[in-house]
Amino acid sequence: MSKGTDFLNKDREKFKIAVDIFSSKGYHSTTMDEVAQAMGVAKGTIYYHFKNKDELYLCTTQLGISILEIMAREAIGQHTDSREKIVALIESYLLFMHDYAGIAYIFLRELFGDHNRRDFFREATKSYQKLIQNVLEEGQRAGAFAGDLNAEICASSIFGMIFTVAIHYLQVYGELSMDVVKDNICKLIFHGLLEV
Amino acid sequence: MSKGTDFLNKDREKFKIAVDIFSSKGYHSTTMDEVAQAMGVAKGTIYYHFKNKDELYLCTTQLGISILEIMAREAIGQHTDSREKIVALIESYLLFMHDYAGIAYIFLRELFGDHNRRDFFREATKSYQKLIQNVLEEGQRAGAFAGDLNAEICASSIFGMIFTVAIHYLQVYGELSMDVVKDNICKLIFHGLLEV
Amino acid sequence: MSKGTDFLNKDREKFKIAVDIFSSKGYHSTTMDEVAQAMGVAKGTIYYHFKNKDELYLCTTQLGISILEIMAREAIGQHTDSREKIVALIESYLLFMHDYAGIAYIFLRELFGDHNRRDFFREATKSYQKLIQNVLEEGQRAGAFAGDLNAEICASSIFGMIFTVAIHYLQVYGELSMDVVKDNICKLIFHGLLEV
Amino acid sequence: MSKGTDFLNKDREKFKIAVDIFSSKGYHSTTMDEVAQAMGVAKGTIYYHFKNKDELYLCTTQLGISILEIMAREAIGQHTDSREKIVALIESYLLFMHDYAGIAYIFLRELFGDHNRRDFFREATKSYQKLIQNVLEEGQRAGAFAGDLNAEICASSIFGMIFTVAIHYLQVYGELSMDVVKDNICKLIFHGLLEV
DNA sequence: GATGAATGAGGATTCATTCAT
DNA sequence: AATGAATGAATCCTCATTCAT
Repeated sequence: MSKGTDFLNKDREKFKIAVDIFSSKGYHSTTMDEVAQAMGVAKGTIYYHFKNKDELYLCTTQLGISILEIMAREAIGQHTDSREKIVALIESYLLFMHDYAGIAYIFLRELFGDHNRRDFFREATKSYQKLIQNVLEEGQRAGAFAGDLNAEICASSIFGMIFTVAIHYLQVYGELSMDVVKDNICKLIFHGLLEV
Repeated sequence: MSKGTDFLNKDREKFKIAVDIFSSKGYHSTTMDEVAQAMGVAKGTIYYHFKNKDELYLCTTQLGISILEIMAREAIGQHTDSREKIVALIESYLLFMHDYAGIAYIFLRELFGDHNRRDFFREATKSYQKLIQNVLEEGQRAGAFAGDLNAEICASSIFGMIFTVAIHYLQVYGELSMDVVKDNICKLIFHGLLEV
Repeated sequence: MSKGTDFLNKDREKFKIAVDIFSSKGYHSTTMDEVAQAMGVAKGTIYYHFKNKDELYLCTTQLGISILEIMAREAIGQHTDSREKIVALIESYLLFMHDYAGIAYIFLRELFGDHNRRDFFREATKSYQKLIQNVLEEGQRAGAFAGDLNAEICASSIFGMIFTVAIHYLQVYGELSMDVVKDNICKLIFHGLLEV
Repeated sequence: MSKGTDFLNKDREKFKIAVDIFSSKGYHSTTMDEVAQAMGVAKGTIYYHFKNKDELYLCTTQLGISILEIMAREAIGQHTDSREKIVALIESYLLFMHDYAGIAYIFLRELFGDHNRRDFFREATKSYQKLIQNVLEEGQRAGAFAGDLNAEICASSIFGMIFTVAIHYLQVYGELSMDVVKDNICKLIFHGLLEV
């Protein structure tokens, strides 16, 4: 944990401020002056804690992502059944989107972003998709999920599906009616589109 | 169609160059000097055709998006069966991702981007999701798809699913093995995860 | 008479357009594009008639100034009495300000302007001040005007006085009520401030 | 008082440099690079203190104008007799022209300048003309000055007269022989042209 | 630890001018 | 005679970063 992460961890208010600004204005359009002013400190103070703008951005995002990771692991940990684990994962992702929409925006933006920071965010994504993938493979071995599905592709599909729906809802309706969204995603994921 | 769109339409080579640079370096890290040099024209020439950097970016993206729209509509138009339409849509999206990965990157990046251009891209997204949604509702009325599914949520899910998987593949394997991806997505979408 | 002056002389509409734009926006803030568009010709056409922007500006102003010169000489020519000549001069200046306010603005602006074109306008001014000065000296020799006044200083004073008042009126009241202004200026010039 | 005015006030040397450059080259032909170099600071430093070139220009001029205002008020304050006040005003204006010719040039140039800054300078002018006007009206009430003169027109006349003569002298003779100029202007203003 | 004035490299934009048609 | 697309030098302005206090 770097000096900067420490700074943000101790003062969660400043963390939220950083997330807010970066998520609403984007990395480049956010100036260090703005961040400093919003945090109520001098610009020099930020440079005392962070090597440069990039480190501030990365530390901020990293802290946000670690929250998502913890939420997801806790959700899975409370269940033994593969299907229930998937439901819990979906719930935790939606909850995260609800509580930390700013981080989620930053995260997705960078995932599809330019070369500069893509690798960093790709690694983070991989570990979540791997989390889903593990549950899927576990379920396939247990005979719960169709064995002929490619777990990697499905994990990626589910990941993209959830984030996209959640953001669609946030953008269109302003807020996330989680139950409706969750129910529909579960139905689609478990049973597919086709009428039986 | 603005003066700038005209310029890019007549010279598709320049359009591709703009897409390439913007998608690989991002809006802010791309300089007008670079674009001009890559296009083989003077900087002033770009400013003769586009009001500013933003207009160049938007015109470029708009042209790319219109290509996706045409591909999707053509794909749907060749089928009458709802299920086949969905397959065709998936195929056309994957094909687009393959041929115009740059545009796809820009598109997704901005969809989750900051306030400045989000509205513009949100509008574009809505029209595609609507395209999927229409097919879904048609299928539901015809009894092909489960009637209790919320078509809007499912359309958004499918949209996110396809793009995410496609980009995941492009990033992990460098290229898109479309058949494998398509088969798996179709299975997931039509039958769900559960073993019957 | 240069090629450009010819062009403006033949088409007085274009002359007025040039004066309007230059006077309201100033030399630097006026672009050749604007001039061309306002004149209803292509930019190249202007460069066909004028060597460059400076020549266009100078030709335009020169034409305007020659009008003032003609007006002043005609005014003086109609009188033999020195005092009446002064009145006629004042009238003609005010009339010019009224009819060609744009040119007047340009003229004064450049008179106090930067080095670039000052010499050109200073020469023009000198010739008018000289016109006044001649009338003053003539009047002094005839015993009409106080002999101990420095004619050069007085000529300059009268020149500045008239222009300033006229512009003051144009700016404050939107238009020039010439009679009131003329009467007061005449009184002041002929009798001074002091109550007799 | 803005941040920028403060900066110029504390360092009068830099103020003079700004005045010098702007007055000799004009607003548009003066580059920020030149100003920065002449002041011996980096370009960024100027932008740290002034929002943009326009603010630098306006702050510079404003400071200059406030000097003129102070000089004029002090001059008037030392006298009770209306006629002596007028003489003192003329003296103070000529002194200002002598010491701050650069500001005077800028001032007059903008007074007759384009739309952009005219309002700003017009306001400043109004207050000086008002100063003169007040003295004139006071004198008229006291019976010292002719009661049938329009004080507003006369104030404007006197204002324009002084500036024009002063500049005429500066331009023609390179320097201002104040006594000669003052004497002549006083004679003209108080007694008029006519031989009694 | 904290500050904020100063820096200067970097990049967007403007616009007078040219020239092939 | 007239055109207008193309040019690129010139300039304004931004902002991450430094450092003396």
